[in-house]
Amino acid sequence: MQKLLRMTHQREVILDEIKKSSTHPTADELYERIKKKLPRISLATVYRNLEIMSESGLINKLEISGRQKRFDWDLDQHDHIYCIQCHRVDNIDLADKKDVALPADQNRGYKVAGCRVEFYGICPKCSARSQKKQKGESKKMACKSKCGSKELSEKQREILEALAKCEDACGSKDIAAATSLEPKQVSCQITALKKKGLVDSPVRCKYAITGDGKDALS
Amino acid sequence: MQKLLRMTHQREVILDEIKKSSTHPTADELYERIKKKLPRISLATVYRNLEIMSESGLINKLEISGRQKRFDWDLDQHDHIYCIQCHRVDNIDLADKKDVALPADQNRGYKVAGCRVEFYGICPKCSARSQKKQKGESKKMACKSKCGSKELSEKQREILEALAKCEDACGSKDIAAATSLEPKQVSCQITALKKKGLVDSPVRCKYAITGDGKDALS
DNA sequence: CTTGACACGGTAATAATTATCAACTACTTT
DNA sequence: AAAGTAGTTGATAATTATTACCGTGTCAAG
Ligand SMILES: [Mn+2]
Ligand SMILES: [Mn+2]
Ligand SMILES: [Zn+2]
Ligand SMILES: [Zn+2]
Repeated sequence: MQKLLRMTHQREVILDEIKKSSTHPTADELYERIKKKLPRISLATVYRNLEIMSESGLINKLEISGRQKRFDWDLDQHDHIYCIQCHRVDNIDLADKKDVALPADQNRGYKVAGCRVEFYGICPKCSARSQKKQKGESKKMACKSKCGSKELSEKQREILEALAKCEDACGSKDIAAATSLEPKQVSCQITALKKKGLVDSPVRCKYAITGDGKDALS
Repeated sequence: MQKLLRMTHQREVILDEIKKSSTHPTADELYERIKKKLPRISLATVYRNLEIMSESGLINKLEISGRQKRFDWDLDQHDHIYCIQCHRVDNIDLADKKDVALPADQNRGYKVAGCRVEFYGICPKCSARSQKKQKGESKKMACKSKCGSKELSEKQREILEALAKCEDACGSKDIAAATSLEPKQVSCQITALKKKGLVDSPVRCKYAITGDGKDALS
C-alpha cells in the first residue's frame, strides 16, 4: 500500500526542466521543451507526473484564478502576481502575510487549510507594448487565443474580397449582390468583421475595408 | 458606438436568479434553475449575458483558483473561502485587507490592478460527512466527477462477474482462464478495480469481489 | 416600411485536463 | 532464474467548461 514512486528517466527530465525555469511554466510549455530531449514522450506523461510530483511534494502546483495550472520548483511559502494580458506569473514576497490570517470567528465553520493571495495587473512588457499600439482599443478581449485573431470564415473572406475590389465605401446591398449572399447574412458578417477591425464604416450604412483587412486577405 | 444594452426578458430572469441566491452559483447551476422559468433559453445565452452583465458592472464574476467561474450579486469589495471537497463558496469579510496592499518596491514593474485573497478548507457539511465515512481513505481524489465512480469498462465487468462466481479469493490466472482474457490484461484491470474499491486482495496475489463490487454489477 | 444594431437559440469548436488501455519495466517472491 | 505483480508509459479517447459561429428574430430610428 505504500505507493513508492520510481524516479524514471522521464520524471528526472521533467523535474530538471522545472528546476531550471524561472517562469512558472504550464504543462504544455514544459511538454514543448521536454520534447527536445525526449522526442517520444507523451503529453499525458507530463501531466501525470506533474500531478504525482506535486502530490508528493517535489514541486508546487499553482492554481491561478480560472486558468491554466502552472508549476513551481520553489517550495517555500510565497505568493504570486500575474499579468491579465499575457498571463505571465511572477513571485511576490509578502512580509506581513500573517496579518491575512482569518480570525477564528470569521471562518463560517470551515476548517481552514490555507490562504492564497493573488495580485494581478499588467506586466512591464505588456505595458511597453500597449504604449506603441494605442489605437486598437479592444473593449472586449476576454476571449481566448484565436478568437481575436484575424482568422476568417468562408463567408467573411468572400465579403472582404468583394470590399477590396470596391473603390470606396458601399452598402450591404451592393455587397450582397457582388457575393451572391443574402443581405441579412452580409450584415451579420459585417458586424463580425467590424469587431475584428477588418472593415470600418466611414459613413453610416457604408462599409470599407481597412488596412488590417487587406493584410488579412494576403 | 455607445453599446447600449437592452434589458431583455432573459436578462431580467438571469439577474433575478442571481440576486436571490446566496451560494455564488456557476453558469450551469443558473441555467438549470432558469430553465424552469424559461424552458427554451439556451445555455449560450446564459453564458453570454453573465459575461456582459459582469463587464458592465451589474454583477460580479468570481475566478476562484483553477475551476468553474461563479457569479455574485454583491458588488461590495469582499473576499471568499471555498471548500476543496464540494467547491462551495462563501463570503469572508476581511477587516485588515488594506495591509495586504503591495509595497511599491515589490511590484516587479507591474501596474497592479488588484488583489484577491482566497481562503480554502473544508466546509461544515463536508466535515460532518467525512466523520461518518472514515474508512474510504481515498488518497487520490483529485479527479473529476465520474472518475472515482463505479462505471465499468467491458473487460472490468467481465472480470468482476467472474470473481462474483468464485467461492473465495482466486489468482489472476484463474480469472484469465474463466474470462478468455490474457493474464496481463487481467492484472492490469484488477489494479483499476482495486483502486475503485470493487475488489480487494485478502491474501497476496489472490483477489475477491467486495460488497461495493457486487453492488456495481447490479 | 427599411435598415441596422443588438440579441437569441442551437450547435460546433476549442482548450485544458483526465481517463482508458495495452505494452513495457523493474522489483519481489518463489 | 522464472514468475508474478506493482508501477509506468505513449497513444488516444473522453470529458468539462467555455466560447465561436450563424441564421433568425426584435426593436427603435429615420
Ligand atoms: Mn513562485
Ligand atoms: Mn460573495
Ligand atoms: Zn504581460
Ligand atoms: Zn464542502
